[in-house]
Amino acid sequence: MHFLTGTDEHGLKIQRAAEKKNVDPQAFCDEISQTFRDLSKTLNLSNTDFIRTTEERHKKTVQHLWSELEKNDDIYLSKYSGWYSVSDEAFYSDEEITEKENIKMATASGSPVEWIEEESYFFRLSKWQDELLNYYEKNPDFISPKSRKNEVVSFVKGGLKDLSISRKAFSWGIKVPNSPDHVIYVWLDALTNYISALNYPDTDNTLFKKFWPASVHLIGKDILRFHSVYWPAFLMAAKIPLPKKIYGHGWILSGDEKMSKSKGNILDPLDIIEIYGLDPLRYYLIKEVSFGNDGNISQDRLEDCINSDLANNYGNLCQRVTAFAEKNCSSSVPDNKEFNDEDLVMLNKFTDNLTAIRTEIDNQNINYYINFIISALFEANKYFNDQEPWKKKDDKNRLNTIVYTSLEMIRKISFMLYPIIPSSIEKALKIFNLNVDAINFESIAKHDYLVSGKPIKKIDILFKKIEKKDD
RNA sequence: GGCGGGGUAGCUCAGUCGGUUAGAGCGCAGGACUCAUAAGCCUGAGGUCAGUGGUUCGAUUCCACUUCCCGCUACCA
Repeated sequence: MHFLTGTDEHGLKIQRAAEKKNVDPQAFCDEISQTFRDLSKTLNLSNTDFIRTTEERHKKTVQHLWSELEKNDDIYLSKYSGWYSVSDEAFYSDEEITEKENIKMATASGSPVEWIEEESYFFRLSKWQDELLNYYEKNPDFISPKSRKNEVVSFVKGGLKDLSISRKAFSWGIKVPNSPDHVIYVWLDALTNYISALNYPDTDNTLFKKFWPASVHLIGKDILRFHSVYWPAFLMAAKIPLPKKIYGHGWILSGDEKMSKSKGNILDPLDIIEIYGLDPLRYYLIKEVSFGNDGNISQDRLEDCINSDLANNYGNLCQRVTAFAEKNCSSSVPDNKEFNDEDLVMLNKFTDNLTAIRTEIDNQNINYYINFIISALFEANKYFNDQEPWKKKDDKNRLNTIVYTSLEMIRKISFMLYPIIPSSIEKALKIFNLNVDAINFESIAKHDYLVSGKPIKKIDILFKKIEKKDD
């Protein structure tokens, strides 16, 4: 797996912001980019690389890509005039402009625009219209989720104009090869990060060979068009294979009300993490947000999630089984010799669904994944309840099997939860004296992963319950 | 204005290629138990599946219209 993220550091917006603070743009970007790299640590992301568009490796790739497009006659020099919004990084036509109190602004975004008239290179986007439509049709999952595909298709069907891909009005960006007074357009620059991180144009290197075409570009829905229209067109023009899928995810909203600390509907992830911890937040987002749609976050629902799912269902299951094993199985993994049908129903749930789980996760159906885990948790708790091992003290074999089965359930569930709540699972695995390196997906199909006789450790409470305020 | 998505239990959402009593989680009420973070388990209350009309033996599911929300897009100007 190669999980790439990074920062786009291009453009007039940044140049001006840096000037305003009276710092060098590069220094300014260093600082901003660092906050994102810090954030990726704070959120415990597992990205394998972090690319910045100001890095040399990136610049070289972008300039090479430009040359390829030029070589294939997809770039021509012309002149552009129009209203430009710095903050939107977009041009607008006369019709898209409103004037208010002598200030001209884009009707759609309300951001101020300025008249720009300059020489510009253009990309022959119009030329790729049919091929794009054709590609969408042949690859129905290319634009996901499906609900967003139509709007892209209808946009392309509406007709594509050639795209201005260079600017002369500012200097903070990657220079056009052999035309250093031009700076390369932001989206041609930024999107290229996907292949610059894989060392394109060196297509024979291991990274590129192994990870291109990428299996998915996971992006916010607001930049879907750039990823599903412009980027594929650039790639087609440069004769580079297209990524397999563009997935536009939704946004996290804070209920109907605006964020306000006094109202208690805080939205800043850092605040939430400080109050509740990182893993509960990660869990909440995965569970409560219907992936692909916008989702709401509320403190109340987050607290419910922590208490019900994490503390009561998962945390308490770990506690009750390990505490029982400590008292009745001399703190070690008991023998598992005699599974009966009830035990096997539990354990086979994972075996039987391994393929389905993989398929769904490959389709970004995260909600299926989490729902599977939750139902397994319910069943595991019910199983332990119904089997009443505390009444089986005169039937040691049966008691042992119940405990073994329950431990295996905890183990399987924990393995599956690892991508969602990694640091909590790291703690949970101490029950079995395992570390996260032991986690492998295939083993959730096994029934005898835990070795009889190995020690079982009772662990600290994984998730403390939140005392809810009455209202 | 056009295109697309959506309006299902108090809340967040599944689902129905048309078919007997519409599902889950949370929340709420009651019960039995006690290994456990007063957790877990069982039972229950709660829905005219946005509205109207149509097709059909039968529609929440198909069609039309209406209404509300969201996204994209266009225009009036």
